[in-house]
Amino acid sequence: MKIYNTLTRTKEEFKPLHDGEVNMYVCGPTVYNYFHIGNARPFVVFDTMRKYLEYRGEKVNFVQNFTDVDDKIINKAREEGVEAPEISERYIDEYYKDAAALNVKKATVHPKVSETMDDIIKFVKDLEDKGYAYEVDGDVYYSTRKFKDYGKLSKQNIDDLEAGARIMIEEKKKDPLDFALWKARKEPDEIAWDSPWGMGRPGWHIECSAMSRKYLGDTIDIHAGGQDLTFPHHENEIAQSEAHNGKKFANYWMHNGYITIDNEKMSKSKGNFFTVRDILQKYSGEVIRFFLLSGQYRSPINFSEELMQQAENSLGRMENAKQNLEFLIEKEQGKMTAEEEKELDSFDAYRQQFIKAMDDDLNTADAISAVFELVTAINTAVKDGCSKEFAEKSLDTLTELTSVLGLLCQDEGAAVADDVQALVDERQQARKNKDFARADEIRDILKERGITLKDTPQGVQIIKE
RNA sequence: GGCGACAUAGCCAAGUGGUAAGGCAGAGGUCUGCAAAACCUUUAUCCCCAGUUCAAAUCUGGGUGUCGCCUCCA
Repeated sequence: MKIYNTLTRTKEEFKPLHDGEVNMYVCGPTVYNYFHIGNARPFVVFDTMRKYLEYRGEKVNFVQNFTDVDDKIINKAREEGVEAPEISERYIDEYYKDAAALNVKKATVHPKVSETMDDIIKFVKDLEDKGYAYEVDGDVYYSTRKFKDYGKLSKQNIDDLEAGARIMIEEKKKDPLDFALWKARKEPDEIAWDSPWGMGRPGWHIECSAMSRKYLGDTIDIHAGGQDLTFPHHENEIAQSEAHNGKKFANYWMHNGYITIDNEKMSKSKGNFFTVRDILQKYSGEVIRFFLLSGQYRSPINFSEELMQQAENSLGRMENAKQNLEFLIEKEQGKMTAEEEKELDSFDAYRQQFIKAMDDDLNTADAISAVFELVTAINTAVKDGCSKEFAEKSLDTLTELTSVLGLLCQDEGAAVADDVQALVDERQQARKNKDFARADEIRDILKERGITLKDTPQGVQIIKE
């Protein structure tokens, strides 16, 4: 598989450090609110990366942190008059709910800053001892200029950065580009931990360096996140970790593009964001997921009502195919004919097309088109009925691919209610008697309850929304 | 000022040298009591200019436009 590596700005053949095992770290959310569709993109994209690697037989150690110590959390807690941990715990719970709706699997480990404090403090202390950090009044800063490779990820050099820097004068820092590793407590009510520099809390960048190292070691295979984290967050992580560990931090850096609104970046600071929680009022998590995977992950994608509608309709085509197969499995009998076996073999071409697309830097847009071609092939093959076995095998092939994308995973399941079945039976009788007015009336009644009836050669197909 | 991304049909979106995938929407048709779903048919010369080449959406140069990072942000 090839991965576009931000470090080299090229697609590179992906080779994990250890055969058959991939260590992957993805920057997680700061938990002070529901996450928005822009936050959702890396969750979904890198979850898909993980699923694909697992599909290829890799064991994936997937770490995604929760930043549960942060100014925004402290501010929100003050607003609500509660303790900071109450806020972070609440939104961690909410994260899991929305992530589940999006079919995002839980990480191997979801470390929290508050639970990694000893490691973080040790990390900062080590950097200070090595001469990469200095303390001023209980704050600890990283000496950016001490790290000779600073800028290698974002391809910036320190002097250019400084020349264009719109920085606030922070007199404590020796250099404007130095950044905080540890922040002294400012207000007595602020959440804080004891440290060699007094009561305080960690800076943002150090968390990821410490948590990544704790769970995945000095050098990891893939470090991922949104494009806006490239600088300064990831650049600073490299500076911290490589100075500290004396080894390369991550071999591959993956960055997803933004979600835009009217072609402008969606962000919490601009206020032009939509939370996943809100979007779920109108669209299913799978529709949102489909939308997020409908373009290559590095390209920006625009979010709009129209595009969500398109995503819903598109995914509907896949869902119909699945439902039709399930219906055929229920109604049809028997083993595959020789022709069907041949047909089934031909589906492998779509599987290969899918793999080829995913191998090319996770080209989910292209992979989805392979799935659609498979859908058309299946629909055509079963158009006039088929054996039960063929329907089963076809469904297996379809879900093999869609489950890698995290689509068509949610089963509505639930049995048909008795009263619904009674109406369906009544309608069938009405149709026999050519009482089409009553038949259509019943179909409308059920439609209002979210139940669609399709009359097929195999009988009535009952579909719930 | 430094660094970077993008520009393909009404909409979304693949495609890095050999003559434009896929989806949505639209139109026509088949099937159906009518629907639904499905199937078939149908809709583009790829922002502009110049160049390289037998051959370019794909490479080079120059424009134009849009967006992003350099400040918390996925």
